[in-house]
Amino acid sequence: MAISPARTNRTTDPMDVPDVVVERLPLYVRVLASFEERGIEMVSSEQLGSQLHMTPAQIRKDLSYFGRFGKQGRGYNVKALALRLREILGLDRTWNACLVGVGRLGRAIISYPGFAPEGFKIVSAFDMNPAVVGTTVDGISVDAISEIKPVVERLGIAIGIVAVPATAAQQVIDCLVEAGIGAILNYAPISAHAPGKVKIKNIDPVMSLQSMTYYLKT
Amino acid sequence: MAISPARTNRTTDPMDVPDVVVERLPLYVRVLASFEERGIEMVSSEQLGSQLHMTPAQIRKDLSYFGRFGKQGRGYNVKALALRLREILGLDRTWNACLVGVGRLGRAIISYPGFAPEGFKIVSAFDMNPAVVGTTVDGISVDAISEIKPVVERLGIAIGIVAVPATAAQQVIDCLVEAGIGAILNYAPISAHAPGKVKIKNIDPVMSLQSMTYYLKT
DNA sequence: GTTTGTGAAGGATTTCACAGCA
DNA sequence: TGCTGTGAAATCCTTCACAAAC
Repeated sequence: MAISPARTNRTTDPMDVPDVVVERLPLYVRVLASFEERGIEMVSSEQLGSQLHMTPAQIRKDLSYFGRFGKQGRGYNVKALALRLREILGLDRTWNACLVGVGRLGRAIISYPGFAPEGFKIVSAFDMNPAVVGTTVDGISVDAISEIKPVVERLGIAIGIVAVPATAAQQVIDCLVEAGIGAILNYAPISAHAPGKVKIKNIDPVMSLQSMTYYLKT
Repeated sequence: MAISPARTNRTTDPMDVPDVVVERLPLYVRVLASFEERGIEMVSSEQLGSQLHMTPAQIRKDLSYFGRFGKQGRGYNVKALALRLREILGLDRTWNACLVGVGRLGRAIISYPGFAPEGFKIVSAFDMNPAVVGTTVDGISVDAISEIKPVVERLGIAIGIVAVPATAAQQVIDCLVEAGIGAILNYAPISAHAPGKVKIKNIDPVMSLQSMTYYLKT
């Protein structure tokens, strides 16, 4: 009876957290950061929910997959919760990424200033076009596609960003998977699929528009 | 007994179609287009499903919200189904859009060649910076934010694309809603909310990366 | 034989509602 | 009192499985 009746700490379990929950965590991290900036120390699920347009119950349930971070009657400590969620998401470190496809879009992605402050560093770029290979874009040298595997291994790159034309995208994705990449951010207008354990997210503004027009028809 | 026992044609009903279903329709449109290009006339839910990595049942169920488009034993007519889905989504016309925020990202969006072929035309741009107002970017003249409402009304703009810094985004979104915009594509790194019937989609590459890192921790 | 369209079953996610703690 | 954490209920979404149609 000396053993605590508390359930095992979920934080250490590899427990199956629904994907939808994981996808909401960055939202919480972001809103917590904004509370932190305003110097607020404690926050309730009610306050988080009104900020995010979600029910407080959902926030509490989501957090409960990872541990018990709140105090009854008081809420959550902003700084502590933000720190903990960052740890859980693996945001307490820097991640190396590579870009494939150095066209117009690819160049915009390399120059995008939003990645670095969040710990995502594009350290390498690849392209098929021999006229581009060997050049440097924003300090990143462009290599041939055939170099993907050795470079990914040498630089410890875990994330691939795909910005090639639709016709080349699946090939490039297969190539990245083969190289041992763990996550892919795909900007090509195909709903790409990555085999095995590799995570993939598609960013497709045209598809976003195409579903919204459904609700637009006067 | 003269009345057909068939249920009312859902196509004409304002029936409540789940959002998840609407979001998948553009996927179907796209894959049907690729079958069409290859000259294939009929296609089964099985074939569509293997192409899209979805179960055939889900595709059939999704389509059944809008009507009965298939023939037993044969499948779907590629051309006819594509046409019908485009109609349902409102893609059988052109949509005018405006861009708010003509910084680096905004310029990339204006120059992005993927919108026009799908019927989305950026016809107007706005910015807060007086140094940018009055200039022309890729043939689009940049107006002051205060001009949003009159311009949106005059040009019949239904879609707003937001590419301003996070701090200004919610203000801009409110302004677009006030101007009578029906759908918003938000590139600012906030999880924005639009009041009332206005649809909004957030495009946030950093958040996409931040949830994928959860699965990356070795 | 093949494949659709769809009720019913099953699974996943969200919300409810309240015991328990500060 | 105020708010969390969480089983149970409710809702939403996907898959099954089969009659009907070709």
